[in-house]
Amino acid sequence: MAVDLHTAVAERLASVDQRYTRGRRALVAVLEEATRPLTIQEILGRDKALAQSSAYRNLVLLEQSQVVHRVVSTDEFARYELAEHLTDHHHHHLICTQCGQVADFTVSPEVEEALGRALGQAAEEASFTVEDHRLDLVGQCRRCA
Amino acid sequence: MAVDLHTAVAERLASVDQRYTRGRRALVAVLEEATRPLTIQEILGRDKALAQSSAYRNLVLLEQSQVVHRVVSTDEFARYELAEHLTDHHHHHLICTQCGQVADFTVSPEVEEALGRALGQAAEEASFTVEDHRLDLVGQCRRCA
DNA sequence: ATTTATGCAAATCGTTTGCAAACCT
DNA sequence: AGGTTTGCAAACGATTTGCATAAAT
Repeated sequence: MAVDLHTAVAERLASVDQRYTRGRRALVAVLEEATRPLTIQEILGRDKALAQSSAYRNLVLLEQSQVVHRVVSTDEFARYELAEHLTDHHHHHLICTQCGQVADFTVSPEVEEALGRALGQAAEEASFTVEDHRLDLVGQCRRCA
Repeated sequence: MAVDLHTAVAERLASVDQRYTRGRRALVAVLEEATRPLTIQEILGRDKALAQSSAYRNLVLLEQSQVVHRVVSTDEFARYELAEHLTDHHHHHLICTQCGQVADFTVSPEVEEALGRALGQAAEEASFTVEDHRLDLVGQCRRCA
């Protein structure tokens, strides 16, 4: 959590000449409450004032502005969460192949560091510019197992 | 490569009471030639005898039979590759956010091992049954950077 | 011979888009 | 006022499905 999430988001949007409108604020508020990445339908269900088309449009814009992060699961639904630099919570995902639900988990700083070194080297060898890494576990959640 | 890929696939399909038909053989042959995960359109383009609907149906079946593996990128296209137990080639993916293309890379056995331990522990804490892990780098490929 | 797979065309469904009205500055 | 955003409804497009025919065992 930044000192104030909405202030941080407003600043980021302003820096790319985008307004922080009511609808965008509402999306950020819903994601702030969530403890895991949410599908569009879940987001719409949590704030009935949100129009579907505007939600889609604004999530694209918020993703481009690096305010939110789109998480790809194994099902057909896109999921969104707040970008890590806004939550100070580096984490990974447990992705259930049965229900598609995504939960968060973390690994120790030592493993993260070793991983970062290994990935940096691999990327360099492939002339690949890394923006992010995905370390996800795919399997079955407690309820589906 | 197993001694013979097609024999291994046929055995696996037989074990789940599925036939190894011409169309399924053709899909496996296309993926055998590929050096990276292919989209359905790429697969269809490489063997003009493949019908789209049958390719979709058979890829679902081959995925359920663990013959192929579906790779999720950041774009809207599903990608497929042969399952690792058929190729003996454990690897990860470089996913380009610009063009969606997916390339393969590997990390050292030491890192893999450390990773495996850390992931196993995290999964246990969350009562999550791991089937697979995804360690992907997301960014820009050489051509798009 | 009977069950299963194929391929065409139509349907499905998450997502995107056109456009007129509402909003912001 | 001038440019943006919104929300409805229609369009889009990757994937799925119904059904009659062909293939496999």
